[in-house]
Amino acid sequence: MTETQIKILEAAEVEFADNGFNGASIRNITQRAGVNIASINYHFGSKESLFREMFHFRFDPINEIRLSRLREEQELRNGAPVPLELVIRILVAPVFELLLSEADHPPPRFVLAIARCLSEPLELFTRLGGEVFQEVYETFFAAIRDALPQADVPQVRLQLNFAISSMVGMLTHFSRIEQFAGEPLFRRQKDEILQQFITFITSGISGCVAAGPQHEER
Amino acid sequence: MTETQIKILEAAEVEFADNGFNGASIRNITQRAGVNIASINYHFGSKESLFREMFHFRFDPINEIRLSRLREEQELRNGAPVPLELVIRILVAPVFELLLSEADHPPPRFVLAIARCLSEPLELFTRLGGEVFQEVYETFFAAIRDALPQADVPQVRLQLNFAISSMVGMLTHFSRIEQFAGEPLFRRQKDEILQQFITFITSGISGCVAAGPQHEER
DNA sequence: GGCTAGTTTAAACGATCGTTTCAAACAAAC
DNA sequence: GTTTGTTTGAAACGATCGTTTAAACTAGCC
Repeated sequence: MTETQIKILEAAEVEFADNGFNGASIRNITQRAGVNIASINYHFGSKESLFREMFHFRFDPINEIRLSRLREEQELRNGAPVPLELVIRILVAPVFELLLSEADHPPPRFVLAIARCLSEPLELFTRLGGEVFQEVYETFFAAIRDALPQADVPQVRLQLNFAISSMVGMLTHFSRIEQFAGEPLFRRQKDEILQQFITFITSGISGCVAAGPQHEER
Repeated sequence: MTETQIKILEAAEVEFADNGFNGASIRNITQRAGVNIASINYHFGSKESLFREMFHFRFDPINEIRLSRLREEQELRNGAPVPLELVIRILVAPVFELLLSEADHPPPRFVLAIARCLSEPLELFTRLGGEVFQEVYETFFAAIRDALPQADVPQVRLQLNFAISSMVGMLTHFSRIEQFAGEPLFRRQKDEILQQFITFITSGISGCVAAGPQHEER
């Protein structure tokens, strides 16, 4: 990884986070990075490939942390299910911790960049999401199912879908919705917001399971 | 509202839903609507104004339904708080019912269009969101606070933020995350998904409140 | 030094974007 | 039937997009 490539990747994160994928321009990225406009196509092939590279470069490590932390907890318990709240924490925390970093160094933008761009309905992101998140999705689906033996399987699928949607929605919209409040919510203790969100998701899922599968009783 | 304007609005919904705001092009919209390319600037002024028009045209009625339903329930109770789950239902249902319409007529695309475009970090959408949703935000914030007298105020703000983020995230990402599952989740009874999501949000909020404000005990 | 492989540069490519122009076509009112 | 104001049509505007080209530069190695 050359110095130029790193400068491009860093500039790309900011540009994608600020403007989305379609809104980001090669010229802005290269200008911000202080490199020639042709560098992106020379080093990465295309705008799409640049994004793909950034995506993998940043999220593959995060997903490995999630998978290995979950595996640790599972081995610690010798097959007994990991409690739901802990599963959710392992899924959510690695991403949110990056966003809620301390005031003295600004949060990395790539989480924002990726959450934003994933909202754009390009076919690229459907493929990329599969490449990067499929394994995490299936592993955590199994873990949640194990943690909730009384829930039926399609219901767990639905709950996981709620949880992931909420997570991406949070990353994308928190700061904007925050403005409705008139007062900053993000200034609160970072651990507190994270804990609240984990409680929110955990309670949401277990509340649904307690209410039972709706398709039988209605 | 002339016939041309309506044709443009309908075509715009599809185009914005499929491609996002930046990805949508005036030429595609006018071609789809079967009108001249200059019509949009003649009738609406600009691409931004067209979107603004569509936004208000579609969401103002939805928000009025939300506000009037909530007011009904409040008057029915003579000042006693409306239960949390009902507040959430009134907030969520008017939007989701539109998405989960029956198979014989396809769901209106504008909900998707707006959810998608709101994810794009253009300053336009910050302003538009304020114009359209501020009143709903404050009214439902007050209703949730009334329903949860034991919760402290900043915590309720946070919970509402979670709820709204989850809602927009659901609209934007459900179909894509659904693909991870390998089986369609949206085919389930529409009432069931809606009910599950309402339960999810309601349980999430009340679970957080039961756990108490985190900033005091840590 | 000369050669090579890798990298950077400035300029241009074709395509598409949102918007504007202005004359022709139209409608309704007198 | 003429006039007046509104709506369309085809064409063009300037700008910007992602990408490509070919020449210039920069090591490292014989």
